[in-house]
Amino acid sequence: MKRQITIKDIATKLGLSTSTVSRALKDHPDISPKTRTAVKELAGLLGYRPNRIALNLRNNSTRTIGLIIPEIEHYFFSAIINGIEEIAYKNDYSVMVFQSNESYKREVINTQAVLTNRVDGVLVSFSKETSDFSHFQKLIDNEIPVVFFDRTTEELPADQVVADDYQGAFIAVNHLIERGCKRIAHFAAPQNLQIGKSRLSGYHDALLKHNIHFQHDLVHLADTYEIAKKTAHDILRRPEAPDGFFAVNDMSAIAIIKAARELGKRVPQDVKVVGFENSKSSAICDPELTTIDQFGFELGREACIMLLKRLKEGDDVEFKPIKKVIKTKLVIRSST
Amino acid sequence: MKRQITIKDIATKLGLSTSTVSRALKDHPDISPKTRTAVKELAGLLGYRPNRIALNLRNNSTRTIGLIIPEIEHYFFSAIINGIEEIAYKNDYSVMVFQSNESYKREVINTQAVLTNRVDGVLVSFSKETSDFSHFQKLIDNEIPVVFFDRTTEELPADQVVADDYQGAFIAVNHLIERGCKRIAHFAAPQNLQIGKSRLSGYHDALLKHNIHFQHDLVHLADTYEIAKKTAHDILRRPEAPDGFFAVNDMSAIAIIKAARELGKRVPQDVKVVGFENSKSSAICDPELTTIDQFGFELGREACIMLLKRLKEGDDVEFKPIKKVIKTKLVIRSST
DNA sequence: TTTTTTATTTCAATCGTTTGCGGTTCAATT
DNA sequence: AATTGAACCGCAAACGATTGAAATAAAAAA
Repeated sequence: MKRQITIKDIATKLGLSTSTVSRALKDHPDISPKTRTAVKELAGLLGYRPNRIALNLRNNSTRTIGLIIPEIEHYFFSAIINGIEEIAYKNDYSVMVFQSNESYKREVINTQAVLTNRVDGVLVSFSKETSDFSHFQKLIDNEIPVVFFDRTTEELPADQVVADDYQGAFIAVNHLIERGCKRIAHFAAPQNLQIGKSRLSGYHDALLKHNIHFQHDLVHLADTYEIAKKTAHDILRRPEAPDGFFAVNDMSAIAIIKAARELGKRVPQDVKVVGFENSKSSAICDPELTTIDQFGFELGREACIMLLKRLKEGDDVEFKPIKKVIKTKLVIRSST
Repeated sequence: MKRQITIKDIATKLGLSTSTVSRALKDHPDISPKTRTAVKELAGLLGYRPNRIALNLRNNSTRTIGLIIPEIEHYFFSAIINGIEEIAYKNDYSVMVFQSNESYKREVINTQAVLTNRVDGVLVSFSKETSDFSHFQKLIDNEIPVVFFDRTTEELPADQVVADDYQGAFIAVNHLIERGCKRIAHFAAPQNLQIGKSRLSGYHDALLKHNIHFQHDLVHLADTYEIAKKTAHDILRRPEAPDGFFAVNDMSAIAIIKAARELGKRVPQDVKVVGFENSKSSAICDPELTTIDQFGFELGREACIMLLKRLKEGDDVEFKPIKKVIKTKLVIRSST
């Protein structure tokens, strides 16, 4: 590797000390205008760039934030990354990405990786498998600020940013009822995730509001395309098939539409479907999917802003976890 | 920030020098078994973790690779990241992600960012706007290995990994012809991108092979959903409307299907469509899209493997750029 | 007992930058 | 002419770990 230009190179070439060069470069008042310009000129000529690693060591900070997410391939998460990166970029931070691939084991390794990489702070949305949080506690013990987003927990003293899952589910199901649905099924996420619980309870309460009886056999764990498709097939063949579906994410919802069509049912005439995410796919599938916009981009932004605020304040103030809730919005399309 | 345990802490607590502790931790033969175990025990007890930043400074290496891509939200790119991260993870490297958002200006800033972050190597897929490559040349001048993937150029002395765009386009169009299409339109990518040229020329040559006349007015620049939809609307209303489409990516292809349906044309009976990417959306749209699998995951893997090889070999050997081509595959679904 | 060898351990420099403090130089004041 | 005080600049330590060379201790050989 070619040696980079250092402050020392400039110093020797100009017959100065490194301290003088350092100060000259940052307009310290002690330095005479003459040497200052000389230094700056030579620095520009030589293409000097301060060695970030040395600064990292000195400041004990890397201006890097770690991001631990389940899977980058999900539209929702890539939208979030987009939001995170925008804020990080504006504040001169860089983002290191680590994927858990929905594996608890891998996630634990990820937390170790962010530790060894000495990131200044961490943003986390944990895996479906995660129910023990001690690996995140370790980050907090190391005084590394952690902000959880989307998939969060109340068990740890950490900031959170979440979509208003309860509200989103409520308006989704409410919308189905208003469109005339009588039997509404819910395809849910695992109940160890808060989002799973919140959306289920939004579903539940919307039914309640309209005096519709909550039926356990209309709720199924089905948060992937494949499982949802299979489950929808089964359920739609029952004598008392549902006339409405609220799915925990868009992929699951699209699978329902597919299954319905394969069984000769028309969407939205015979079956209405609402998803959750407002992904690209929801806008291009056929019929276009009514869904809940989760504002992933904003969610990412907010999470990053929160983290940076923590980084700025340091430990002068006592820590009080903040929970930020992003409102969701119903996007009505042709599936309802 | 809480001070981390350092080697010095262990040294003073044990009445040893830092050098001894350092060597003990890495099983240097000079150290007596007694002190070695003592050191290791205390290190474990205190939860010592070597300070990566200090090592970075000393080794002048960060074990980090920079990734510059247009947009993370594209399925293709997130698949690539997936592949990259898998290889990086296995080799104990971390990945820093920078998005250009298809902006040349932002991309230039990204190259500066990877420089200041002192990454060991860089993976690049450049923006649509990019036609000047001097910012990447600067990376190479700084002896930072660069591997281009997907959107590449021959103008720079750097490794490349690309899908076999020509072949993919050829078999796509060939397939359309075999299914009986007589007038095949091509929705192309910008021609400053090599992928744009290659796919166009694959299209061209497939027509040629079947003695179909190449018509300029059947080729349009339309590589986004919105533009493709508008263009498809226009073109499908012509008296001599095409009966087949080869689109440069899946989003564009799906837009064509939509437009066709909106005009009352049936897919695949009246109009057949082939995309390029094999994205998630292509498998769930209606009708399901015939497309070319670009193997983004493998492409990412190969690019990362190539970069790591360069990092390993150092500058002992003279540099000869390598170009790796990943074969593509036709995935036949219901749109043809 | 003295010398030589071997086994352990420490010293000090290095990576690149910053910064408190001390040191020079030179002009202004008394 | 002696004193004061800006104005400028350099020394050296610090961040945490590594490593060649030197030093010390202990054991073996003479």
